[in-house]
Amino acid sequence: MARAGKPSLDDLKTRLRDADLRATAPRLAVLRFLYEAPTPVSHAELADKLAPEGWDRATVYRNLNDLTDAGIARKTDLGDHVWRFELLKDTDGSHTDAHPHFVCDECGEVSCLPEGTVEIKSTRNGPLRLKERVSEIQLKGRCERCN
Amino acid sequence: MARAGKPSLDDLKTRLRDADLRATAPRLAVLRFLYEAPTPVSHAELADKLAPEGWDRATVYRNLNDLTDAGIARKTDLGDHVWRFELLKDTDGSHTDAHPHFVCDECGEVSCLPEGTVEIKSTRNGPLRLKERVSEIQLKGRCERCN
DNA sequence: GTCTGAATTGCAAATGAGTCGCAAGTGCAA
DNA sequence: TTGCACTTGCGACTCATTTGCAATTCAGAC
Ligand SMILES: [Mn+2]
Ligand SMILES: [Mn+2]
Ligand SMILES: [Zn+2]
Ligand SMILES: [Zn+2]
Repeated sequence: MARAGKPSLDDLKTRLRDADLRATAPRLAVLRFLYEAPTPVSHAELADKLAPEGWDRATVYRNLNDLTDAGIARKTDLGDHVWRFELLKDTDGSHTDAHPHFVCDECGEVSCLPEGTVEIKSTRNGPLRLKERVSEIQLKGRCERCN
Repeated sequence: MARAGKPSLDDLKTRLRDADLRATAPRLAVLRFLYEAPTPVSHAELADKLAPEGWDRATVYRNLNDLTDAGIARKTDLGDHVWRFELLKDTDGSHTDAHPHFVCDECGEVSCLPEGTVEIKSTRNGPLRLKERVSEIQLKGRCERCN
């Protein structure tokens, strides 16, 4: 959530290569965009923002999926049928981790909540307690503005 | 979650008419199906189950949306990019209410959790506290079976 | 019970997000 | 530098959902 200072081009290249991905221009553009996004970004958003720079829609999409497969980003549907991508924690722990998300039913705004905002009552529930099996928490409702 | 005994045909008709919807055959079939489903149902599931009875996909779909617009059902995407529908609480309070859902990343199984399983720490957060603004809670992870 | 206008249906065509195939271009390790 | 696997661009394609429209069916008024 807290985002470290903007990464240098070399930081970006390194992160890609560490994941066995080539550091191509469109790939770097996508990755940079994710680094700078404060909340998960949809494919459409990405494609629109990057279109002026000339990158193809399919390429952007493939890259988003590549980053996801490589464990650099995470692909989620926050409940509104739109895929959104966000960076995963960096090797050095400097990026996004497992925090809950909130999506506004009305305006679609997505926000990241601090970890710990939501507590799962650990009812015994099989070998592993529920809490231990949950990897993602999503809330929906009206945001402050739309309320 | 707890489902009252199966509703009579008249119960169904009444519920539709109370919502200013005509009680047509395909509509009743859809509504009945929702009453009997233990967890949210996807359109595909619905359409497949009702196809043998001869109802058109588009009709099933429109009905699902009509029920949703009328406040009888709720349409959610549990995080897997599939729309699912479930009945909303009946006028007499006998049906589904606001409980959290859990979806398995692995097998896609959806389960309804008891209310109260998830607690939202009510940090002050605008005029209304977060807790008051949340209308839906979704968890994702591995179900017991897939764990 | 009939009648009538509005809601609903069925079926086919349209939409749109997301994917894929493939020939041309590029990163990178040797 | 070179070679080749990895990527890109672009068009074609898929598949879920939506829409247009004429035909049909409700529901409420005679
Ligand atoms: Mn986030
Ligand atoms: Mn439920
Ligand atoms: Zn909002
Ligand atoms: Zn499972």
